[in-house]
Amino acid sequence: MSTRNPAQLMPIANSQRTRAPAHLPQAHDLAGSIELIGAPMPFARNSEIYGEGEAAEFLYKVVSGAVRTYKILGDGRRQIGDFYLPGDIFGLEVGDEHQLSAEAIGDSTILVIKRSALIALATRDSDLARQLWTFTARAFDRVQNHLLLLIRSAQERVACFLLEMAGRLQVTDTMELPMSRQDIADYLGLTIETVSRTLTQLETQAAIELPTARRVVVRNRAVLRRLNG
Amino acid sequence: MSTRNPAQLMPIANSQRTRAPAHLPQAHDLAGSIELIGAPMPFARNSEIYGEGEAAEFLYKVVSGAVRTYKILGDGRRQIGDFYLPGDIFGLEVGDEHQLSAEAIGDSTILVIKRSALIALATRDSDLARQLWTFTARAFDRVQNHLLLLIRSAQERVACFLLEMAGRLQVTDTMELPMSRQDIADYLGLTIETVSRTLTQLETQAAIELPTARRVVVRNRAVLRRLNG
DNA sequence: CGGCGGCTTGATCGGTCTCAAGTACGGTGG
DNA sequence: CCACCGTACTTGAGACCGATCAAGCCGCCG
Repeated sequence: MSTRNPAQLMPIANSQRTRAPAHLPQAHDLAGSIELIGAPMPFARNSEIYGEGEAAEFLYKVVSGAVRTYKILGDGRRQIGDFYLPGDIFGLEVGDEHQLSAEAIGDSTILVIKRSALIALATRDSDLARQLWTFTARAFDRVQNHLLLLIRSAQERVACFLLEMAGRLQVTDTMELPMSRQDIADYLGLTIETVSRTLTQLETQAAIELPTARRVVVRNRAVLRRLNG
Repeated sequence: MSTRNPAQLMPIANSQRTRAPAHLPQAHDLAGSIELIGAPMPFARNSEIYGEGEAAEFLYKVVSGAVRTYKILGDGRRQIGDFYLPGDIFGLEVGDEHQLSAEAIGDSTILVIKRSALIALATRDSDLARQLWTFTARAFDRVQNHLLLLIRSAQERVACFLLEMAGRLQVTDTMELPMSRQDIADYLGLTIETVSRTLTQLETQAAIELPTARRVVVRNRAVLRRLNG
């Protein structure tokens, strides 16, 4: 209920063909193959797309909206694995089971593709096989960078997160974050309070502005970048 | 612990002295191909095997000794990506550059394999192609588990590390750790002092014994396991 | 206008880091 | 075999950062 429509300010550009930026979760040619055999499906805010341990029958491409993948830990905490924005592909497993769960963050449209078709194709098409491999390798690089984030200070984590989101949303300065503070916290391994405080600090340092809670204006990239490694 | 046995579904060709357990970084059939075309090389303690950013001309299989991969961060800290024990394969990149550096922890013998040969072979052999993909996927799962470790308490991290090493060294109770406290600290995102103190605590709690600094006797697995999620 | 969910802010607590000694161990040379 | 050394490890005291607990605020919608 009461969702502000989270997708509206995103530079969606593409309803059809991959016009997405060349950021990591994207495998360009793969995306091409996918659009040929995928079917678009609507998912409501916070609805599950798949669950951890379920058979990985499909893979997915975000058309509009945004998606989070996550695990629930033994103590009840949630760790977000990644966020996916329009153009991004997710849910491709090498094994038979999904390793994480996936949910729509806001109301979203997702292209759903049968995995078996793609895998079968890959045994005949060595080029496609290589693309699948490359896709997994990119996911690997992403999770490795994510890991490197978790050993840094709260300011560094948040600054890095903002820069990454700015890059992926391909904005010059102003962006509308699709995810809540809690989502950001669970991605960065912090509490919601620490994320909130840190954003306030960054605003105080004139690195960013926060006209609304979800809208972020990047004022001084150098300050943010200084917090990277 | 995370390990489902990764090798069992694969047709195994490998007759050689792979005495290693079937833990994650290992791809058995891949290993078979490798032993055919690889050449053993000695590396002295703390010597570099390859550096971050270098051309990924080779991949490697540990024959004896142990290896660490790592990155040096902007502030000078070191994050260890993974440890590799006899039987483990490492250094296989999808792209052209190594993403991390690799060093021998102690004096080691490493099998060195030309990557180009393997890649070329994979374009003709869809089975090998799938094995390469599977190998990368396992590395992905490993780094994801590593990431989940970093959001937990020091005790949980150390306990989990010990259980994993015990599994990989296939010991029932007593093991000799190949790596220093500093290595463990840099793997777990802790300081050397915290690792040391935590081991002492675990000993006090009768979960382990430390006859020497590097030798660990697992006394009470339940206590260690309780610290997992 | 009232209520609710998401966000911010404040005060305190606790775990890990930092800085600083102290100790055990393995290797080397006498 | 022992004395010595350097390296690796342990232990202690105090500081600091982020978590926790607890209000309060804002925007949105009925």
